[in-house]
Amino acid sequence: MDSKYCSIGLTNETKNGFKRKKPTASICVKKVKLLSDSISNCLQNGHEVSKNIETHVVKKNSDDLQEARRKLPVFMVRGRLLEEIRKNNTMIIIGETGSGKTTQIPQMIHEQRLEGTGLIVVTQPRRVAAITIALRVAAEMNTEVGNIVGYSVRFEDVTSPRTKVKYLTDGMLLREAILDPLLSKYSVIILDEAHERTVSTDILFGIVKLAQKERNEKTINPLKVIVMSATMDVDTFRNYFDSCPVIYLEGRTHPVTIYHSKTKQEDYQYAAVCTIFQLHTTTPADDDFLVFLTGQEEIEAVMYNIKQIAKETTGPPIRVCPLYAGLPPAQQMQVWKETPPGTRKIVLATNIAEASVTIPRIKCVIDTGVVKERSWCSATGAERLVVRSGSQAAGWQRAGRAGRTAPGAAYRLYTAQQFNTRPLHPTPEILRCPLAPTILLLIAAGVEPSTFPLIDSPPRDSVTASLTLLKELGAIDSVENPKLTVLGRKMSSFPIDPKYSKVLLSAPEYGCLEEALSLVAVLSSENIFYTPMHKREEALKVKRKFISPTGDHITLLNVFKAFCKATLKKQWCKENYLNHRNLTYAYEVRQQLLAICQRLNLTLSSCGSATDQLLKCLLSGLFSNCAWSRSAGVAGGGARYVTGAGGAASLHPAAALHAASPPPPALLYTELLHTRRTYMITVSAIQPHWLQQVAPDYARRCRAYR
DNA sequence: GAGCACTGC
Repeated sequence: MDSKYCSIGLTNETKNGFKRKKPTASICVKKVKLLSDSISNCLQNGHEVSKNIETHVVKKNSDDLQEARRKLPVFMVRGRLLEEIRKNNTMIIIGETGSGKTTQIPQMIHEQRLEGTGLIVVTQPRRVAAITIALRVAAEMNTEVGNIVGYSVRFEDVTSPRTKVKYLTDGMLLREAILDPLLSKYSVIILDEAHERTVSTDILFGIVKLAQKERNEKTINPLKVIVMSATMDVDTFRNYFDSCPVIYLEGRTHPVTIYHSKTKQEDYQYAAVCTIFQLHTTTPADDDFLVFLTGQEEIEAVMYNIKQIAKETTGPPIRVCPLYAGLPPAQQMQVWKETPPGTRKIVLATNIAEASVTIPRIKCVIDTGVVKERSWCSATGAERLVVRSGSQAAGWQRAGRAGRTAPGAAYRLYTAQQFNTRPLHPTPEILRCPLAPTILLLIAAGVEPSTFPLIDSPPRDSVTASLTLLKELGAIDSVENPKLTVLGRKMSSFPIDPKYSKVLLSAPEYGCLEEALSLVAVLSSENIFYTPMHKREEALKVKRKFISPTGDHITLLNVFKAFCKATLKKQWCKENYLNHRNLTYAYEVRQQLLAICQRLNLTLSSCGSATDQLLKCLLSGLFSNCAWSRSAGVAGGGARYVTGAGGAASLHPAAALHAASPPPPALLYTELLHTRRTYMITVSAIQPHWLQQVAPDYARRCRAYR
């Protein structure tokens, strides 16, 4: 280990925090019961459950909790750790799973009152984590959540004037930074799970760095910054934070033995099925398997294969559980149900099982080594979904899922040599996503985008494309030296894509704010339709009653309106093949957006059945998402279109207008997705001359393509 | 006539 790093904790070979040493050696991953059983359940089941167990947790006898605390590795090095925190204003703490860093370090700081008159905040990339960790810490401190310990996530702020330790999502702290870029309420900011490199944490790194500097210069209360992470690219982080000290904490996990494929696998799905059955016949029936695959379709295919082969194979009975984010909650729950003794559980999961949820009792991980990744092309505005090789970090993370409860094994369906040539870390999200929302946020927080310190800077073209869009939306006054306009300031107060906040701010002009709020809420949420493979025909038949001849946007509005009117919503959703969770979420988003509109004194109005008004209003934000027909006379799905950026695109077969004949001359789409072809998703027909009326500047720029 | 990995405000 490099001598410039100090180390705290027990000594052994995993001290330096990297588990990438020997490809076939066992790695040290282990589980400390950070959370009581009820809380772990709620981690898995999501937020709804966490509310229900709150009382139970707070009342739990705190003796057990104190006992568990004292056993955590971080507790044993408490004195030295506090000394380092006292001495340094910025530091990096590398703590492996089970070190107790997230729950204990904020408490230790508070016990010593190192935060002074300010607050200690801890960011998390996921809301469920922010909530459950706050509950846990409140229980350990023998207080109710919302008192000394609180949390703040979207739609829910459980804090009070007495709160000194606050857990929140990184996105939430970022929104706070717009109103107060110096984050002056806080004296200690802990950025946890930094290795995940979400756009929000990457931006927060820069925000806290600038805040720290400015607070120093103005001699207002100093800011301590602690960056916490599991294994990560320490040198990159350390360079970024001006060579600050790095401290390593021991983790406590069970060893996981890694096996690599001896030869390259041509077909990882096939290899996965083979490996499953090889292990099935050679391992005890009570050992559960976790298989990492890329998506729903693949999971369904492998599940089918397993069931077919299982019929002709001897061996213990098998229960196969699919797990991906789009699966209805009730089916997701199957994963946590215990199987009868002598039955093997095989979980087929996407990346959701890599960090977001934890499945207990997994003994064997089968890692196909591939991930499905979304990326964005600034030139065409299209997003791409590609299956590609994962990083080494992802490989270790996946393997670690086998060592949560007991020693385990991980089978990699790629060679050790293939593993070693993979990138150490995944591409940070900020290099893969549209930048307009982030750039608007930065400008609103008073930051100069061109000099803002980022660990990884996106390509210049990408930044320029986003600045150009913001200029055309009217959010900033120039691309070269961007300053927020009055409209831009208003746009930045909405927690949504600036294209959509422009739609809401234009809505009073078109007399359709009621409808715009509903539509934007739905567009800002996940898919509201639930189409199970085996009942597709029926689902499509039921959908027909909502379909509008103008296209998908008004169809979505019709569904949302009907949902609001329905009395037994859950039942109604089931009957209509709709996703209750996502519709409820959209409903909550609408409430939040409405409150912001009221604060901005926007006139609430309805366009009734004059849906043209709503579509024109939508065009005021989505003008760059137009496409024009290039195939007069060709019927329906065969129609070819060309987008504003000049690329060819087709209507997605799931679009309401897919079969329209003749094909509409002009379209407005929500998303451009490149898979086998470039498809427009969520599409409505518009009048070609609307663009000239609604967004004349853009229309001029784009005329060449028409 | 195809299919959407995962978070978050």
